[in-house]
Amino acid sequence: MAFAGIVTYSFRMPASRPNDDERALRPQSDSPPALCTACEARHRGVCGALDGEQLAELARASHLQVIEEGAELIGDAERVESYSNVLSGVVKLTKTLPDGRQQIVGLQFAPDFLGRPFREESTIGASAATTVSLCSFPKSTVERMMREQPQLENRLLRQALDELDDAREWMVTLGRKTAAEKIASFLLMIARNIAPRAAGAGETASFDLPLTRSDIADFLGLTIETVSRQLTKLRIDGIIRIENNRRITIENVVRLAGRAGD
Amino acid sequence: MAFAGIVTYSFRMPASRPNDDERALRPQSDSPPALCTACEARHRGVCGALDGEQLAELARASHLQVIEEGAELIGDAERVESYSNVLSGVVKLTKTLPDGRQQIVGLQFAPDFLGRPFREESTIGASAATTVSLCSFPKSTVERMMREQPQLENRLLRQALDELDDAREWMVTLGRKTAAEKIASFLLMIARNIAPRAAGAGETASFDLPLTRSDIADFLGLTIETVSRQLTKLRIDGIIRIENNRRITIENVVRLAGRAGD
DNA sequence: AAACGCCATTGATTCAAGTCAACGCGGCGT
DNA sequence: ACGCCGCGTTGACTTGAATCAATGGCGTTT
Repeated sequence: MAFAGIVTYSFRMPASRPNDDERALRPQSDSPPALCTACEARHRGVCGALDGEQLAELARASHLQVIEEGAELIGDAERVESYSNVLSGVVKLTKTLPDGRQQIVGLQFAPDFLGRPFREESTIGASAATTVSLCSFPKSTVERMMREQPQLENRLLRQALDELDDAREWMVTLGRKTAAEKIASFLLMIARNIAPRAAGAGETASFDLPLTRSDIADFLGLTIETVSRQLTKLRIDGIIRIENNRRITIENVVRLAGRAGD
Repeated sequence: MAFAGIVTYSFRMPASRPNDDERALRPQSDSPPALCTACEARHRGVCGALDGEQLAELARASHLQVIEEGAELIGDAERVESYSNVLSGVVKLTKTLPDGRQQIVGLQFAPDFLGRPFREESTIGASAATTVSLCSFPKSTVERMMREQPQLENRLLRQALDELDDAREWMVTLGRKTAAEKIASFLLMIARNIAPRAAGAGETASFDLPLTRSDIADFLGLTIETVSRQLTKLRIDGIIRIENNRRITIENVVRLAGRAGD
């Protein structure tokens, strides 16, 4: 695996002095480790399926990683030895044709679970769209817990079904929407994931795009030129404001939704 | 639900005389019901997760349905009261935009499981691409068994992950392949599902397309004219033979694969 | 501060696939 | 036998997005 740009903090690593994190992960009776209590994955993610003792055990085997923008997490057709929870940032899942054409087939936000159970090597690549922090576990530990705790498998099933719904939603976008509709749909999807409050109710929403123009093109099956042109069109029509390349403000969520084709 | 064109054989239905099927489903000790023993779903499908007693119980609650080509199984945003195994035929999963544009987001072959656990109403439509036979169960029975038998949830997870892999594979096709590559990929996928032997090893493979030109277009994000033209091109190039509208012979599987873009 | 690289935008032109239209073929009802 | 209808094919033309090419910020290096 290309570990370029990946900083790893192992909680099992012998530290010069026991730091706060280290202590936070030690199991006390069967209450959850302090670090996990504050973790999104503990509540909305797969760790919610575990009891205090299991959580402590998993936490002991886990380590945090901070991955910088652009770094590859999993190569295509690579043997994968660990699973992770996304704690922050955005991970892009990609597929590449032999001649280099690329398609982003999914985006993962906190607290999504990253990994493909029941398959030795992955059929997709994963890389950090933004700086990403992960809580990673050895494959074997997670797989043993899946057998011991059916609730965990239930969570994974729920996430897999949600991802399947998402993937099928994007199949419609890829297959049947125009470039303009694709861009509108994309902005709405990002807004809903990054700034859910604003995107749901409010008229305006402001956020940083987690993807470059090139990534957006690879996600929507377009070229960067078309992405750029459609964004300027939305800007000229007063639907979005482009603060700078990355920062976008949706001036009118309802009008944007009207251009998404559904 | 639109039951037009759906013939239902209930195994709980009081028959004028106990027929073979009826007797086959009665539980004897804990050996599997005779009907299930011969069923593909018993071996490769989700029923493989159940023991003899559970299988007998599920079989008692099940009923067979034969659905004719074109009939709708599940409407979009419809409340779904049952799950099914596909025993034969092909089910198409569709999504439709408000203005009528349609995208087929998946195809299900025997012995796939049909249904979306953990969600009250479906977000996709399902209809019979060919004549389809289903083994259907009440939602509640399956959901209880999922709780009692984690193996069942494991099977569903595996199928969901496989479907997710398929969906992502098609996202690449929809987003990044040319019309010619889309058609080649489609023919290969169908061949692998319908005539796996021939498609894998042999040089030629022969099968009936389970979809109309219009369905193929909706699956690949193309128009029927483009589908027709690309098929003609493959025929002129001697890669396929079009026996009649439905029946296709792949003259050279390797050459076809060479045109699929991957 | 000049030079470079990277990312994004904008304009001019091309082309793959869509649209519109005509026609062919086979099954079905009258 | 006839006309009709649904499905598929083929041809002529149009168009939306890709391609090719030039230019503009902006941060980093020298």
